[in-house]
Amino acid sequence: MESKYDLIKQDIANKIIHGIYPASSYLPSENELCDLYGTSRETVRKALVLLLELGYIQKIKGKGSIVLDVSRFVFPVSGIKSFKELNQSQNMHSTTKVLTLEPRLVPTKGFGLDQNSELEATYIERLRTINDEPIIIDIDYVLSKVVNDIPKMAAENSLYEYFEDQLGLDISYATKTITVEEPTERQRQLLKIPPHKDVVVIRSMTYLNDTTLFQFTESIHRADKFSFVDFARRQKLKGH
Amino acid sequence: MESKYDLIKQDIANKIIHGIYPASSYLPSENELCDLYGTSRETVRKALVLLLELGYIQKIKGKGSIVLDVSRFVFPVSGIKSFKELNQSQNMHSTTKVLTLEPRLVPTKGFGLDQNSELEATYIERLRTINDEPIIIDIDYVLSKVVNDIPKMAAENSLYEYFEDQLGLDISYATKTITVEEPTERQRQLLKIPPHKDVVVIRSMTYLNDTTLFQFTESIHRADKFSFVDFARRQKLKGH
DNA sequence: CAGTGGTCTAGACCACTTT
DNA sequence: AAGTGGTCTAGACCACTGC
Repeated sequence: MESKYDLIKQDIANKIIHGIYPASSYLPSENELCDLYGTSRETVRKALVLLLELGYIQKIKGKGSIVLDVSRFVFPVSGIKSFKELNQSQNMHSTTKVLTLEPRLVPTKGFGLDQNSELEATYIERLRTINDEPIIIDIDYVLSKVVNDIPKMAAENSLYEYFEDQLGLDISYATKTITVEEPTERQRQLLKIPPHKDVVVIRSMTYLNDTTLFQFTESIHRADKFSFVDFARRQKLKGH
Repeated sequence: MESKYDLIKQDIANKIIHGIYPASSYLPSENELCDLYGTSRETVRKALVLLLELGYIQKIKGKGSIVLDVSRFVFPVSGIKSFKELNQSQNMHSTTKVLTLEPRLVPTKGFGLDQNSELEATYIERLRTINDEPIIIDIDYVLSKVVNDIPKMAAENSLYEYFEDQLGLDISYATKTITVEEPTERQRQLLKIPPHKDVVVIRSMTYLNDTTLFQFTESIHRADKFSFVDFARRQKLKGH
């Protein structure tokens, strides 16, 4: 995490965020950045590719790298982010209430598991509020094979912080699906859903760096409060 | 688009899709791939990074590159994809009916435009059906500054195909938001939405390679038919 | 024409995993 | 110790942009 290109990425990103490189202006050329950071061009280019993927810049051949207007992405639910991280990037008064924390088997259905194998896990149900309004119910199944003890404190604060900083787990990637569904009666009450209204459900399976399946998550959002913001690059697809 | 690393990426991706490199197995090592394709290691590595981002493989230091189970991603709405491309990856009977195609100004509200400037555009409204069921209404505002004539044929077939292949436009990136909203009466009728039911709205702004804003899109989905599938990698964020 | 980004090379050293 | 991926270098040639 302390590679040169990562530091260069951070430095340029900060300069963009703080307006030192304003939107619509050009970054210094790659050769100038080489001099600036005292590195080779490929290293600078690795940093720029990361900024490109994050939507910070656009590279134009023969011209340079243009700074994009990053202020649009005020509420990114893209990528894997924890509730706590989301709140820190915003400035909102939020609370987390742990409703349940107990051992349970992962339900084979619902997550599209083909196996009959019963997966032992810790079941965590949490209610999230923002500005005193209930917004999200988060349901986690954390596989006991990977983590067998979760203190209530960790669930109240941030599971990801506990897993990464305390346990040193290397959370790497996840698959997610977003659908709109009818809430259960319990969900309707907890989130104060009006009659006939649906909820947005984000189901995800999270994996560690070594491809170990690690947790199942169901995140149930009030539909009227739900917003998903994304930056996407076009992939020209070829062949098969 | 015919760079060595892109060809290597395609070749490996195809081998993964066709099971020549099965899920959970290791790819040949980077040095072996160098010999196989007759390139330097950095070139092979560029190809592998692309596969990593697409969720085809996972790299593990000291061990190798593992093939992930890519069969999960059967319905990716992630990235920028056209309806036609989506259908081709699936095998579904789909139709597109052009309801409206006429010059219009882009509505300043709705897309969060701060300007008072009135943007001239071509307005296109299309109804998408899958297996004879109405599923999506696509509304496009294509800026006249970039494209000033759109034949009805192009709208019936694929706008992206027309823009990219016929006009040679370089569509590069987009910002998207997903929300759940009450449909208009017209939308309710077209999509046959039951009373009290909402729709999913995907709004996007699409840009060309040179950062020119190019089109606004509103994609209105029947909530009960909506599904968004995504692969996401965790970003460890630092500093500010 | 000079400057820009895009691709590619051949090598180097490191950290990590396995035997 | 040998093999793996992770980082980095110093150079090369190309295609595109602008003047």
